[in-house]
Amino acid sequence: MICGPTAAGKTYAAVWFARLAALSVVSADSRQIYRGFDIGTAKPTHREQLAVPHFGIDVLDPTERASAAWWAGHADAWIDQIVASGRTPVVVGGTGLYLRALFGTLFEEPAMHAGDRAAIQASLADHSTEELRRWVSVLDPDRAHLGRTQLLRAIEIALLTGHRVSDLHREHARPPRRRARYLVVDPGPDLAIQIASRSSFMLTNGWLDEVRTLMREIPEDAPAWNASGYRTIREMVRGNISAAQAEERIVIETRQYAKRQRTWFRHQLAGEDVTRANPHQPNWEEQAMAWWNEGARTE
RNA sequence: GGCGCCGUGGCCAAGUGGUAAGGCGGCAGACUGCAAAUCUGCUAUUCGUCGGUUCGAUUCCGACCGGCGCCU
Repeated sequence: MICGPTAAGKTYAAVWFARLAALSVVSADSRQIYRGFDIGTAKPTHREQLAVPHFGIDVLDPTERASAAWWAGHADAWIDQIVASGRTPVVVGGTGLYLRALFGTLFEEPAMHAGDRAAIQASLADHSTEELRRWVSVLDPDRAHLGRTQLLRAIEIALLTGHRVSDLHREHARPPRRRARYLVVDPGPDLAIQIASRSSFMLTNGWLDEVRTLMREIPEDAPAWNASGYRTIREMVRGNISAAQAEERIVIETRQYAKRQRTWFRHQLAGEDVTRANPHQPNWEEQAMAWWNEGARTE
């Protein structure tokens, strides 16, 4: 498992390891799953995908909604497939929740009628987050401090199953599907510089054209649009903001996202088998090799 | 040179004679089926500088410095 914040060079790291063994990459990235959203999501290039087989990229239509459990189910199958082909699976990515769904304890969701779910979500859509929070503080107080997404989930579960999500988490936790050793790749303070240059590169290498095309083909409210930068580019294409404003905005969005990833990997991975390495440090190769060799002994 | 307007934290910006709203950014955190999402906390002992009036000034007065505009 290789993870780290955006623009940290995870793909680079994966390709680096590929020279050590025949491996295949499973992308744990909630945005690279969408077809057509290529440049802004920094999908591995064709060259990279030829060098190392990739799974989990371009597997969903932009209008389809993914979920951590959905992804974990597929990832589980991809890993079986990779192992059967005699290669070593390396999960690479930045979507913390997906990693948890695969390597951690996602709970066993009770059966819920899809129509009922949709009806509840629709009826909840107009209520303010504050209001939802008040409801959850009664229905499931342990979850009331979380964000809107989590509040909606808590209400949905409570209404449809009569249980608190927090209880289900405890009582219906299912064992992890897989075990992993983590290599957290993080260039430290240099990350901000990398984010700036990566944003600039994307903007001058077809991102705008990609968005123009997507705007013609993909509904405005499709889940795939929910990727940092894309809405901003859309505003730029519409002429609401200047190119300079867009670029500044994108750099900030990306930095903020990378910061959230760092927080996640710092705290949510606590207790796991984690090695941290900086690809810019001179001892990067030693650290990487040590991580790799340790795996060879234990697996 | 004269007249007018303005000068509040990294940026934008409210404000009042009684002791500094808000937004952005930044930092820290949360996170179990929308996660590149969603949400929480913290972030100016101080209002261009120096004086004056006042019990008390960021708020009133004066000078100076800086910016903008107009006039000559």
